[in-house]
Parts: sequence; structure tokens; C-alpha cells
Amino acid sequence: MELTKDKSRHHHGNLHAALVEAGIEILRSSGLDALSLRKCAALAGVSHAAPAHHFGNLEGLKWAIAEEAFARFSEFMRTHAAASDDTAHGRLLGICRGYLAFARAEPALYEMIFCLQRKDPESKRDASTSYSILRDTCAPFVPPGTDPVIIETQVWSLVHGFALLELHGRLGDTPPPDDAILALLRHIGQEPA
Amino acid sequence: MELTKDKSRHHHGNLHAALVEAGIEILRSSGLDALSLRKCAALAGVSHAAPAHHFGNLEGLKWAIAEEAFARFSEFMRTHAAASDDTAHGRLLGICRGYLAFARAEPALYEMIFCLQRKDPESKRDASTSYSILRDTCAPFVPPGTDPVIIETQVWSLVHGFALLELHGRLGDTPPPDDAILALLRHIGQEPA
DNA sequence: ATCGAATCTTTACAGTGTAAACTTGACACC
DNA sequence: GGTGTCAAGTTTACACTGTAAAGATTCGAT
Repeated sequence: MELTKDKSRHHHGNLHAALVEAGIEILRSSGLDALSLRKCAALAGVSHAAPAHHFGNLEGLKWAIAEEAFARFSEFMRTHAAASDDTAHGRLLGICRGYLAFARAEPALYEMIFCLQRKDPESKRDASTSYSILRDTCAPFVPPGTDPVIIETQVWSLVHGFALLELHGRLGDTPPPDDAILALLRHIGQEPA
Repeated sequence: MELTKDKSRHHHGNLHAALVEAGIEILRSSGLDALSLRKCAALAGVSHAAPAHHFGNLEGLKWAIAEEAFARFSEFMRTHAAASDDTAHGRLLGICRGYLAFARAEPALYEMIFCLQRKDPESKRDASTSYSILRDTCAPFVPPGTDPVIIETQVWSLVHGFALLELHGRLGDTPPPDDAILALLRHIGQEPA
């Protein structure tokens, strides 16, 4: 317990980051259900009501954790894309494999960032850098005259659905291999608008 | 409050069903986070510890609710399939539209039944009748020599991912229309195994 | 040096799941 | 009829949660 705290000082100095890191630690070791304001506070060596001053409520903390998690998620996709063929299809498969790899490497983080209910419709779809990666990678497949969002949503839906079904145990003990599912993307952008 | 209970009798007579119905009522009116053993018990007019004798714990109650919800879900898909063209593609589009319609009509029910973590890998993929519908509808598109599970998982993943992304507000305030996303299914079963 | 504001603690309360012991009622059996 | 057994609910209790309110501490600008 007690990641970073000099009990003598009243002010922590960097509590925001410490609480986020504590939250990620708890998510990793004990899963999403175990995440609580009080446990994060304890792990950061701080009183149980301290997080409220930084994040307001539990959902605020979750969004703060999600911000950090999204950064790691984007990095995951980028490195996997770099490890694939340097073609449009190769890059598309690469980010999809990175997406699935992250979901398996950090299931609790993945579930948290994507199952959080977004309240503000203001925060546009393309605000995050992870969505920019998706958009850029999908761009070569968008037929002229069709909304790019359609292609992007098709890809995202397929991969997201597959990740969650597997994560929640709906695909049995031997899910189909990734590339068999992703093979559907060979035909992306070929349908009439 | 108090759906069905004759306070005089000690034995309820049909508490199992009453608690499930209470749970569905709470899910509809207040969402997944509001579901609790104690609220279900109160709504059924029974002491707060009574549900434990029927379901063990909260997850047990959720699975019991899910069983009922799955029945309604299957019915939803069946009626939507009947309203579509009587071709293989028509039926496939039909059950997908039914899937999405259910997710929007009963968001809390939908999220509950599909975000419940399945513990036992024993409960096979095709145990439920809703999966049978999927399997039967996908059968005409399975190329000879390929595992039907691949086609089924492709369809399910696409629709499931789309439903959840929309439900969680990740597609902004104007998501793409259903048929634009489902257009990807025109090419189902056409990729090499 | 002082005052204000930010930061953290303490205290308090309602709601939650869950375990244990107890009470009530139904039902078979002699 | 009396009785024992057992399932179904109730009561009580406890640990844990989020969250609000008020107090204590420290930083920083003036």
C-alpha cells in the first residue's frame, strides 16, 4: 500500500496523478468492480475524502483514469500498426490487432474507458487522438461521395464488438482467431453508399 | 411500490418471479446502476435479505433477470426478421435490425445481459435460443470448409459493437444509420478462410 | 507578515451486499 | 391429532461504499 506520500506534509503535491496511478494499479490487480474512491485514496496514502476535491465524484475519477488509459491505448495501436505491412490494408489490420491486443493486455482498463457513459455530446467523436488514428487509417478506404464516418464506424464496431464479446466470455473457451474475424475488412469500402 | 405481496402470509408463493419482474421494472425506470437486491426486495414487498435465498447474491439475481430478458430479446429479433424480405440476406438484415431495436428499446436490459461476465465456459455459445437464431440465419452464408462460428462471430461482433458504441455515446449525437453499417454484411462469407 | 484560497482531514450519514441466527409456515409421517 | 423436518422470510449485524459539510493545514501572492 501507500504508493507515494510523505505523511508529514499536509499537501501531497501531485495527488491528481497519484490517484490516477493508484486507480490504474487497482484496475490491473483487482478489476473494474474493485475500483473505489476510498481504495484509491488509501493506496495514495491520503484520506478517503481527498479524491472528491480533485475529481468531484467517482465518475470524475474514472474519466481522469480514462484520459491516461487512452494515451496508452493509442500508443498500443500505433506500435502494432508499425509492425504490420506498410500498405493501407496492412495498417488497418495493424491498428485492429493493436486494439484487440490492448483489450486483452489491459481488460479492466479497456472496459472502463469504453463502457463509461459519455454525458456531453459536445466531446466530438474525433476529439481523441485514438480516433484520429482510426480516421487516418480508414481514409484510403472511403469511396468518393460517402461519409467517412460510416467506414470508421464499421471498422470500430466490428473490432469493439469482438473484443467485448470475448472479454465477457460469450465466445466460449476457444474464440475464433483475430484474423478470421478481421478478414471481413477485406471488403471495407466496397459496398454502395 | 409493492408489486405483489400479501403482507399477512409469510410465504410469498412466487417470490422468484416477483423479484425478477421487480428487477426489470427498476432497470427500465432507473437504469443498470440503480439495480440492487434491496430495491428489488422492497418492490416485491419482502425483506431485504429475502433475495439471497433465491439467487445467492446480486450476480445470481442478474443472471435470473437475464434469462427472462433473453426470451424477450429473442422474440424481438424474430418479429423483426419476419418483417424483412424473405431471402437469406433479408433475414440476416432483419435479425440485425431487431438486435439494434432491442438495444435501443431496452438499453438497461441489453447492457445487463451482455455485460454480465460469464464465469462458466461450460455454458456453450449455442446454448441460448437467441444464438440459435443467429446461427440459423448465418448458415446460408457459410462457405464450404469454413467454421460457421467465424461468420456468426463476424455478424454478432459488428452489430454488438455498433449497439454498444451508440449506447455509450461514442458515436456523437448523430450516429450513422443502421443500414449504412449493416451494408458491410453484403460481403459476408465472401472472404477466403 | 498577513490574508485568502487551495488542499487535505475529520466527521457524519445513507445506501449497499452479505452472513448468521431466528421465526414462521407447509407438509409428510406415524 | 401431534410432531419433526425443512424450505421460505425476517431480523440483526457488519463492513464497505459514495458523498456532503465543516474544520485544519499549507501555499502563495500581496
